[in-house]
Amino acid sequence: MSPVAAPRPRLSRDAILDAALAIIDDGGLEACTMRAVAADLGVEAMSLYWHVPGKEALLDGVVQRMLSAAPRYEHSPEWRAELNGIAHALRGILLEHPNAIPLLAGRALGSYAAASKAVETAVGTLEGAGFDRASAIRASRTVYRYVVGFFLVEGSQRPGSRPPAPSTIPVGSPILADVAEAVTGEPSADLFEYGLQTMLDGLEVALRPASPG
Amino acid sequence: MSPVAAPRPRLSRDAILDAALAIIDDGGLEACTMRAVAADLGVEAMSLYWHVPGKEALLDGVVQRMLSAAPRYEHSPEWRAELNGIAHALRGILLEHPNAIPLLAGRALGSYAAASKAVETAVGTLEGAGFDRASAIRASRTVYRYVVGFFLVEGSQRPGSRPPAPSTIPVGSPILADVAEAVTGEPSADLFEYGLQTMLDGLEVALRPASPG
DNA sequence: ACCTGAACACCGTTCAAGT
DNA sequence: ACCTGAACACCGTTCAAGT
Repeated sequence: MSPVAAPRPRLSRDAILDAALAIIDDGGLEACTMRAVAADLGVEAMSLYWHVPGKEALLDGVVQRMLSAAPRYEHSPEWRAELNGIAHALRGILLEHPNAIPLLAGRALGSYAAASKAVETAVGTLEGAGFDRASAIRASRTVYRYVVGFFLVEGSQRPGSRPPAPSTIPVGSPILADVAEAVTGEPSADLFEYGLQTMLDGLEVALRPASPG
Repeated sequence: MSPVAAPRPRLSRDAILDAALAIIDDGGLEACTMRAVAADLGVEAMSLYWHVPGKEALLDGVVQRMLSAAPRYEHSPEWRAELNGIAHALRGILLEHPNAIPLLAGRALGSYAAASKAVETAVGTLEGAGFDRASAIRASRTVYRYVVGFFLVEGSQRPGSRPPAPSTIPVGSPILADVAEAVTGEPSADLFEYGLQTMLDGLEVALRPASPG
């Protein structure tokens, strides 16, 4: 009887989170309003409140969903290669949703839980290499924090962020001139890589305290 | 003639930034509205726009002001002690304004400029120890990012953040149980220290590539 | 030059009401 | 059980107007 109007699939928590993440991906964080998410689902804003307690909870859910993507990397029995792979896989996930990265600030627990599968294998690999349990956990947490922290500092580098504004970088010395050039010139990927390898070098030291010289 | 009513000191950009930071310090970020800042200065909200282009610019200024506090630490000719001191000094500044920390996300350039004095001496010390200019700069930036990134992930840990919510940490394995315990139990300061020392260990490796075994 | 009043176009959220 | 309409108490910001 009724025309073949789309039978509008039931509203659900997951559908809401997906819609929100999609909006953030291509409109930025401030485009993600309750009204916008609802509109994308062909529904009124207040309908969302039946499935989600409020906006903050909705954003928690978005982070969960974002980090629940299975990190893809080739496993290795070698702890350094394994941690390296996990770090890059996590980096890849973040880079798929640059606009959502600021949401990770202060949401460490939830996000850690989401990445727990990777954490578990990381800790296991580290233990196999000679780290005790506590050290393996600290090392994993440290690498995780390094990656997420790096991109939180980086920011989404979206249109909003204005260029280096010469006045804010007072170049009074040759050193600061070089620093300013590095900040604006050196690719972020290189700095990420340098920091990650330095961190892994440090872990190696912890593992083999001092090679007898 | 007029009673000794406070002669209300001229409104100024600095006064506005100080008021905003104070509000953030003891009311959190969401307490810092244009209207609230203005009210604290005995003025109407729209008066602020004469001294500041808009809210985003106001927050930029708050970050500048926060990081312009001179980092206090005892200098050392030894590069590791020097970097260690700078990192802890920066940490100290951040901990004085925990509610403002999220503002640092994506504002790397401005904040870097504010810390430039410390950066300059850090780079100098590293060069003196044998790092070439480019490596010294990368090392400094990496330590800076580590500190700021660490606390961005950490969050302000304010009342808003709910407890670990057992359901979000699926404890399916003994490893994950220990991870969960570490996340909730290990003091943040210890993890910060572990990560920092690991980073510095890594830099040491870069300096003396391989001690001949 | 500096500050104000009133208004605009938004927010997130509540609450009674519909089906 | 699920969705809606109308309303509330806020935002940041514009703009003409005051002094």
